[in-house]
This record gives sequence, C-alpha cells and structure tokens, in this order.
Amino acid sequence: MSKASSSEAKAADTRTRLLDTALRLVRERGFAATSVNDLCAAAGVTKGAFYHHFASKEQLGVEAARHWADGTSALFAQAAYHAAEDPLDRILGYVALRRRMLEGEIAEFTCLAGTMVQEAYAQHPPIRDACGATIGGHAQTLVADIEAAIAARGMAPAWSAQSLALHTQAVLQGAFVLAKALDSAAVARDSVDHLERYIRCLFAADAAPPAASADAPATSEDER
Amino acid sequence: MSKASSSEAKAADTRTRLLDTALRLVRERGFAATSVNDLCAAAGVTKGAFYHHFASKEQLGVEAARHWADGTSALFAQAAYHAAEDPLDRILGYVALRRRMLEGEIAEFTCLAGTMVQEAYAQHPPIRDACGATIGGHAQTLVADIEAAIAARGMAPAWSAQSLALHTQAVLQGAFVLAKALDSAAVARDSVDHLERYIRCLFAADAAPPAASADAPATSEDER
DNA sequence: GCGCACATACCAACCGGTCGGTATGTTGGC
DNA sequence: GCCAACATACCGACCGGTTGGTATGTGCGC
Repeated sequence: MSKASSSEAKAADTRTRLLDTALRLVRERGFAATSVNDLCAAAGVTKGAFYHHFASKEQLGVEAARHWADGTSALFAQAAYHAAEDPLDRILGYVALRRRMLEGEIAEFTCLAGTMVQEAYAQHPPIRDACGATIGGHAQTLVADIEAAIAARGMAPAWSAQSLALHTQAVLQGAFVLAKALDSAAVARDSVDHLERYIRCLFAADAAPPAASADAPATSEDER
Repeated sequence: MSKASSSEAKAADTRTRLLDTALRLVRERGFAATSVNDLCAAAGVTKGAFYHHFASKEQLGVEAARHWADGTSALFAQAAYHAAEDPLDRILGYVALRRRMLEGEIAEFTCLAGTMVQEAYAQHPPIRDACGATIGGHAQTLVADIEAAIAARGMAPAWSAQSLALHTQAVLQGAFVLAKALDSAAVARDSVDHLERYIRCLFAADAAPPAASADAPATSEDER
C-alpha cells in the first residue's frame, strides 16, 4: 500500500509466492526433485515469471534459504523465552520451544536448510553457503545467553558457548533426520529431551546462581 | 572362488561394483542427482548390466542402503571397544571411535542413510524404510551395553536405553549436517565431544559401580 | 544349444533455460 | 492533460540435452 505502485506490489507477491512454494516443495521433496515446472505450477505462475525473478534454479535455492532464515528468525525473535531473567532459563526456554514445535507432523517441523544442504553440499556451493549462514546465524542467537549463563555461575568450562550453541542445532538437525528415517516425531522429541537434560547437567554441576536476586527458582517451566 | 562358476563371480562383481559406486556417488551428490547413466559410467558397466541387476533406480536405492548397512555393521562389529569390561567403557569406546572417524574429509565420514533419507522420505517410501532400518539397526547395537551400564549402577533413569542409543545417532547425523553446512569437520567433532560429556554426566550422577570387581578405573581411554 | 550376463540402440518424457512478444504501468516533454 | 518513449512484469512456445527405462542382439560358459 503506502506509496508502492500496484505493479511493484504484484511483482513482490509473485516472487514471495514462488519463494513460499519453494520452501514447501523443497522441504517435501528435496531440491533436485523439485523441478522448475512443478514449482511454477504449484505457485500458479508461468516459467517466464520464474526466470524474470530468478536467474537460475540455483539462485532460487540461495534465496529460498535466505527467505527461510527470514521467516524463522522473525518467529524466534518474538518468542517468549527471551523474557526470562536467568539466562539459563532463556536457553532452556528455547529448547522447550523447539521441543513443543516437534508435536506436529514431520513435514511441518523439518528444516529447509538442513534438508537442502545435504544435496547442495558438493553440487551447489552458493546454496551450501546460504544454508550454512542460516544455521550458523540461528545458532549465534543462543551464544550470548549461553555466555551469560556461564558468567553468572563463574564457570570456566572446557567447551565454548559457540560449540554448545552449534550442538543444539546438531541435535535438532539429527532429530529431523531420525524422524524422517523412522517416520516418527516421537524419536525427535526424545532426542531434544536428552539435549535439555544435557544442558541442565552442564549448568547444574556448579550449583545455583551465586548472589543478588532471591526470586529465581533455578528452573521455571510453564509448558506440557 | 571355492565352487562358484566364473560367470557367477563376475556377475557378483558387477553388482558389487555398481553398489559400491552408488554408495560413493549418492553420498557425494544425493540420490536424485545421481543419474543411472552417471552411475553406470562411473562403475564401468553398461545400462543393460544395471537393469539386469536392479529393477529400477528406486530398488538400487533400497539395496544401496542395505549394502551400506552391511559394510558399516561389519566395520563396527570388529571394533576394539566391544572388548571393554565395563559396559560404560564400551559405550564411550563407541563414541570415541565415531569421534576419531571424524578426522578425515567430510565426504568420507558422512552417512549414506542419513543423506538419502532426507530426499527419499516423501518420494520413495521403500528407500526411507531401508534407511530407517539401517539407522535403527545400528542404534540397536548400543542398547544392550547401555542397559548393562544402567543395571550395573542400579540406576532407574527417566530415559530408556533405546532413546539414548537413538540420541547418539541423532547427534552424529546432525553433526554430519552441520559439517556439510559449515564446511567444517571440526564442528562435527565438537558435537560428538558434547555427546561424550553428556553420557559421562548421565552415568556419573549415580557414582561408581557398586561392588564385585575392584580393577575398573571407571573410565579408561586410549586415544588422542 | 541353451540360458545367463551383459552390450547396444533406442524411446518418450521431462529437464533447466531461452526468447520474442505483450499487457500494464510510469515518466518526462510540451 | 496528453501522448510518445520507456520500463517492468509476465507469458508460453520452444530448445538441446538428459532422464529413467526398454527391446533386441550377442558372446560365452556349461
């Protein structure tokens, strides 16, 4: 609306519809198995429109990964777990949210970047890099909280905040793979439960927060 | 050799060469991106030979998953970690072996089943099932040791041996995905280090083994 | 001399990508 | 206020090449 012309708005809409449809089809079938023809048909646009907006199928892959990152980062940015006082509670809140997201159908909770990168890894370096940036960028949103939780407890762990953040993503990606292989969302949930247990274990070793506020019950959960 | 006719031997060789080549190409490129023509050319056989041994490309996928399972199960069956006295040492020995395997190139340590199932999940149920059986079957080889470690400590954990066995596979599969996405084997090794720490934590909580033998130093490692 | 293990030639369908054309704005000169 | 000149967004027929799969021929061990 505002000041955009109608043609611009329509073009953006076509592009977005293409990207959203690509997200769906690639998550379902993989990148290679999603043909440009199929994608266009599913999005209700012609091939001409597709190649007007994207230089190649590979570039669609790159932009789809970015579009996916945009969507997910918006979703997690507004999540409630950021409000917790104790940084550990924020981390556990993140894990609890991921765990809750595994209660739907498999096709709905899997990760575009993780699915696509396995195929794109050797064949489409630009796509691989975009997927790497998506996953790495998402992991990065956890690092500050992990560092804060370490600092609050005066810990000096053998592991880095960065490596733990990436480990959470590895567990999630692996949970998706197992869910698909065993056709079971339950197995993915179990794995995230193990992850939660691990994080509690890491931060439980050096007891409770040292001083100041007296209202933190160490672990406050409000789901299930 | 022994009593097999030379034609039988040759046929088995052609078939095996096709399967071995499929393992390599599919791990590198994915299933959809590996064409039958490419596969035949790489294996040095003709298309006629391919369709003599496999009814379809999908069936090749199924048999490739089984062939992969055969190879890996043989590899792990003869590994040294089975010899450890304490079941926990056997589990940690397995994890240490997996961790050591991550020291090569990415293309050499990734898992055929995990790579293929992401594509095959919705499109080729027979392949998905074969991959599920491969991963599930491999996880199963850990269950007895985990149960023994639980029993030896008189534990009654909130988690099942089965779920921990599957969790190890989730971490490994996720480590492969991250290694590909970030083009870094180190990130995969870090994740397996976290897994090892988690397992030690799970079994450390309820102290040392209760009685009997007095020679077990709780954790014996012989690598690095 | 028969059948198994291939080899060769071939097929229709589909692939990613191109290209000439058009419908619909948008803009600047007057 | 209008129109010529241009830009954007899209259309869909078409291209060469590749796909999974097949039909038929051939050599060779038993």
